[in-house]
Amino acid sequence: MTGQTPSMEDYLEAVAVLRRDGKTVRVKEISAALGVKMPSVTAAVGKLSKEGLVEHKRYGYVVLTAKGDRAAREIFHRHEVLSHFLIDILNIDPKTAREDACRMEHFISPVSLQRLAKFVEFVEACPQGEPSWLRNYSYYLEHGEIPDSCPAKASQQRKE
Amino acid sequence: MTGQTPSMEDYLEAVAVLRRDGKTVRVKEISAALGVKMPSVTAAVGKLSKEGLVEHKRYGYVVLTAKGDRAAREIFHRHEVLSHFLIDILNIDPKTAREDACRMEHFISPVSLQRLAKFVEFVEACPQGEPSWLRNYSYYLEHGEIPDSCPAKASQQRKE
DNA sequence: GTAGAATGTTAGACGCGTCTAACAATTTGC
DNA sequence: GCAAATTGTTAGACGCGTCTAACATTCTAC
Repeated sequence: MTGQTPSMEDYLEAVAVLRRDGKTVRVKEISAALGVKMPSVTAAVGKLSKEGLVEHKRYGYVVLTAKGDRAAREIFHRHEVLSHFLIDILNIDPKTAREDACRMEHFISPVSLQRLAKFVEFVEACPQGEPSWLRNYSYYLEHGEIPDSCPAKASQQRKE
Repeated sequence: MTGQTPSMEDYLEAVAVLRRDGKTVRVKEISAALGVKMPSVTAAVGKLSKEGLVEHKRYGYVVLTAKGDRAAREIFHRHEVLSHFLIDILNIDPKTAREDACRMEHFISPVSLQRLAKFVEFVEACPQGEPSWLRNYSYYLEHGEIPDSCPAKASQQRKE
């Protein structure tokens, strides 16, 4: 939790991401990245600056302070965990997944986030044999039926 | 997607839930349920009424129209899927889970929601043997170690 | 059946985040 | 080194959702 509004979190994250991608970080880039007009960026940056999260000299670049960087990392981490889960576990197309992550990242609690991260870790560390459990899920998604290789299904079939 | 703002969705959902729980649905109850003051409810109900989602006679009860009921069910469904996942799969305490669901329900896309529902269904239909896969996850949560009964861990140990 | 309590509404303010229009500074290219 | 293009800021408006204070209606209990 950063203590920021969803909107301010988006600005922080955008600055961090632009920076990471080697782009110069100016009002115009942020504006383009977030799909808002420049005056909105000016206002937001002003607010973040007042809170000591960014530095911004008039007409110049926008730079995260140490504090701002910590906040941005935290936000980005939420984004990563969520989109990782959506893409790699739920099998959602990356574009939709990232959009969903972008919105939900502002509302997930620390506890849930941490659990979700652990969950992803666990699933990937323990795919449970072959065909892996996750592949069985994909099968289920496509065919709407629990695959035969699932133990529960197999024992059910024995009874039939 | 209901075409409503998060806030309006909360009002719709509250009306539906109060109704379901057999409580009378008046401004005061909605106000208490959502933790907002009564004038906020009056305003919100007025708006929903103008859109044909509720009926509200001045100083009287608030009732969902057929259209409002459909919307409310959809919202509630999102809530259910999310909290079911958080509680029964991720093992998050019900209170936190419901709070998270309450906030995230407004932002998850139809695709992700449907996948999440399928996922929960699948996990519950196919728990993968004993100790079940989900119990292994709980073990991992508690001890931070992949349990020995996980195939991946077992084969890794053979190598050691 | 009326006084007081409970409930509901109206009016008006505020914070937030966005926008457009107008103006200002900076950069670019000749 | 100046004109034009680009980028940035300021001023002011608006929609949304909330609030408080004041007023209105309805209900309750005697």
